[in-house]
Amino acid sequence: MAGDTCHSKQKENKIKKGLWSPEEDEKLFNYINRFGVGSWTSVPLLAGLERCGKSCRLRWVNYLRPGLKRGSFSQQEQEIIIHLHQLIGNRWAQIATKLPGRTDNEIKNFWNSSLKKKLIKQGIDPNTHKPILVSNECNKSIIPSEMAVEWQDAFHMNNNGGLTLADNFMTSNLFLDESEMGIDPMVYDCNLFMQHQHINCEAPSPSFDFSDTLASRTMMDTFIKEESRESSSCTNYSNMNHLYAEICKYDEWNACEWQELQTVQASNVGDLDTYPMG
DNA sequence: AAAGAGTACAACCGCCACCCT
DNA sequence: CAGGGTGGCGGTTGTACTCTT
Repeated sequence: MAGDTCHSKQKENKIKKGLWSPEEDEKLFNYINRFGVGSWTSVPLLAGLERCGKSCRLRWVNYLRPGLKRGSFSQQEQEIIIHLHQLIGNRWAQIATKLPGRTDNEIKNFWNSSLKKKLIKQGIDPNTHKPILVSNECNKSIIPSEMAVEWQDAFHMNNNGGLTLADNFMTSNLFLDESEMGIDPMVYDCNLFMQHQHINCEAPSPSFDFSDTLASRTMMDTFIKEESRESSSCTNYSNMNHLYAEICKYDEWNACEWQELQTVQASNVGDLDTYPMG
């Protein structure tokens, strides 16, 4: 295969594999620092490394590159990852561009080893970001019925027709993880709202008082705007609309909200000229 | 103290898109 | 246009470390 010259050469030659030694790191770091990245395939030869170019690139990008953050993900970073994953799925490289200092590999690992489990623990399907439901028309997934009752009970309608989290659920198992981590479960994640929404199999009412969702939209607005700007020169507004449509479909927003969002967006985005209507 | 299980993270593999000849 | 080279990406595996029994 064309893209696998690195791997085929590995078999032929003595190309080292496995973990990088500090000496190798030093060689690569010094070389890139001095000469920069030209062609990755020539880097190992010029830097005196018995590695393939691909391996050098990966090591540089994921570990040696200046500006990388080390250490655990902050709560804010976790939220961003969850939100972006909900929007665009396993596009780790795209997600990484919104988290300065983090690599796609790091985010992917964190998702697979930690966030995924956390969501499952909360009763959320990490693939769809929807609740793991009791058998009903919405979804055929099964969860213990008592858990579903717990989720349903966790919310009640307020006087304005808005959705409010029941006080007694502040200490329930549902929120235990977040409480333990010092996160206010009331403002943490709109997934709880989505759970309620799906359990009842109904579209969200426009009167729902759910500021967290608005925050999500703002984030999504920014994200998609940047995405459209960066993606290609032929990007136009219809692409953006398409993205929004996908996301709305994904989140099961109703048509009213979609219209409202477009109106708000049209009035807020000042540089519409940069997004010529298709 | 030792062995096994679990976890986190580094690295590899295969595929794809793009570029160049 | 075809084919090879290259870089980038996501899925998966390997390995080191930590925790539990």
